[in-house]
Amino acid sequence: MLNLYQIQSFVTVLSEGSMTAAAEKLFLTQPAISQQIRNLEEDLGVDLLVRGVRQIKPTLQGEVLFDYAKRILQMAQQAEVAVKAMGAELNGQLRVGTLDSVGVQLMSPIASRLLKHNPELNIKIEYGKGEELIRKFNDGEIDVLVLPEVETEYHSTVEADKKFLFKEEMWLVGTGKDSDMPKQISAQEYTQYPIILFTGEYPHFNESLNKMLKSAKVEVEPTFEATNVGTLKRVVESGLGWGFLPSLAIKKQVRMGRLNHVLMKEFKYDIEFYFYSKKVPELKAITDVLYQALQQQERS
Amino acid sequence: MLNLYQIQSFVTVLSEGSMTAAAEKLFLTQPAISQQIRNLEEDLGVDLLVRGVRQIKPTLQGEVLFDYAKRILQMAQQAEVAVKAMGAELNGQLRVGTLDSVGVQLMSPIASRLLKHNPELNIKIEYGKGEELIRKFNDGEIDVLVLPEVETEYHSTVEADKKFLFKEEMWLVGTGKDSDMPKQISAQEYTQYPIILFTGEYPHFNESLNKMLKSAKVEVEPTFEATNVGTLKRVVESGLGWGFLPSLAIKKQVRMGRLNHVLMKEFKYDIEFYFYSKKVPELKAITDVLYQALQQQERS
DNA sequence: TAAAAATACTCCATAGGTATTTTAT
DNA sequence: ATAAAATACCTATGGAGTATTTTTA
Repeated sequence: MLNLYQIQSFVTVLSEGSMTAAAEKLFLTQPAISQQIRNLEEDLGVDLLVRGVRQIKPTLQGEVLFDYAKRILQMAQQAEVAVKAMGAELNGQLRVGTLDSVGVQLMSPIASRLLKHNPELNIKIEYGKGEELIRKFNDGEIDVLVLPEVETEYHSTVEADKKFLFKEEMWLVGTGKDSDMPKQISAQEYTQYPIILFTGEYPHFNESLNKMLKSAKVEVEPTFEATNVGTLKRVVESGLGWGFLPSLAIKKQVRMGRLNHVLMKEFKYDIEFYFYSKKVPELKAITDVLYQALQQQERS
Repeated sequence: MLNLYQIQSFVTVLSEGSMTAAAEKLFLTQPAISQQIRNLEEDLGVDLLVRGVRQIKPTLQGEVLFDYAKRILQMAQQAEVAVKAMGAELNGQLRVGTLDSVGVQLMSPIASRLLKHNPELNIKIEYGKGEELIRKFNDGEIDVLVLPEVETEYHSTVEADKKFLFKEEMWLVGTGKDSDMPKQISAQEYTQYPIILFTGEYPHFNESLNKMLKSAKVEVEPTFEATNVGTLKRVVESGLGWGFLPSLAIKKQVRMGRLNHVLMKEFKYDIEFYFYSKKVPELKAITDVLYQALQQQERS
């Protein structure tokens, strides 16, 4: 019979674009992934992936499996969440605060799934700026926060249970059409293309970037800025310039070759998202389930 | 993450009605099943089954999981068959012969699934009596037979690769409405209810039953006979009498309490189904896939 | 009291880790 | 030359077996 862990790895390899990336995402090592794929191929008696050094793509059979696999995993996750949620006999109200970008892709589907099997439960999702959400959390208007680490990203503190959720990286990307674009640059070369700036969601990132540029004596003058990732993605793709964007939102475009991921040696910025929950016994059951659901969802 | 083997066990326990039965079906031991269910319950943090001695039933969460689980397993099996079949690059024609009862529930769904991803392939299923199919197989008109062991059941032989598929048992059953019906009888007591006879598909079974009865000096005079299991099931259910029927067809009714399974000490009859395939290299790939598909399908 | 499930234990297969080599651009 | 994948080897966990006890209709 199929093995869900192998399937998980297989799907992650394809959606991350490499075994190494998949390994990191699944908190495993690269050889572990390599083995699992190998075992899966042996079990099925077919080749699933065509290995290239800078690209990995599915065979015909791999594509068929990929389609099935995604659905199987999704169902398995849904089943798990549904059953766990029922066991916790969830009821009452839970108020969750998070950023717009995270909420749409992550929170909404989970919330609706939880509610499906728990008519007694009421989840209210509140979108907003980090600082505003933190204030509301501290004022007791919100029970759960899903945000970048509040200390580093917002210079604030919250009195809460804190659990790691996932990591977002800021990637410097330019249009995929320009084949002359370097694969790696130093800070000085940052100005060789017009600069696109993502403002709003991660204030500390821009602070940190500016500090680095200043110490490298690089002067920047952004050509275009916006708070919306979707807009920026399209602007960069069209070739107007380059800029730092959150990896989760652009991974697909990078893999498809529509965006170029450029490494800047001196600067690497990770944003760690955490799950902050009120230390209230009555909410433990539901917050535990929600945390698990989020953790899983993020992997698919 | 969910574990498919645990899920498999869980589903089998519920559809077989007991852990012991599930263990036998999955070729595992009872403690192994017990453990798996326990682990599954622990992983999910909820009770899934309510254990009784002569019955096992799902909790509310168990029911939800059962629904998901069946779909997950089905998909996993479909995926496996689809991918394996693609790898074998199946083409040409395969002629399969089997009994009506087996064909409808087992062969048809598999055949259609194989064809879905293999337009080059052509599977022809031929239904008929065992003897007739065996003759055609020996004459080269059929490539694969799915039948009870031809030696014991038909006193014939075939020149073929032979692989075990599954076991069918003949169970003596009466109506579930009669609470006075004994749980266990001796051959002599066989005549205490009118006798319903299943003729046609398993000639050797009736031979064997008659021989036993004769040696026990029991004279029987069937009240009703037919070649169709569905008809007989309804006749027995209505309370007209009792008779031996194939377990796969009546398991559900027995578990629901609509039929009573009565043990006859002196007589236990198993029918082992085998997969017979022509020893032709060109057909090896497709017959291997078909065998695997059948084996899996039977378990769900 | 008997059939089914749970428990205790032992053993082995396999999944995952580290260290290293191979491959392809 | 470099990044990614494959390989070799080791360890540890967990799944399955046997033997036995516990449970309940």
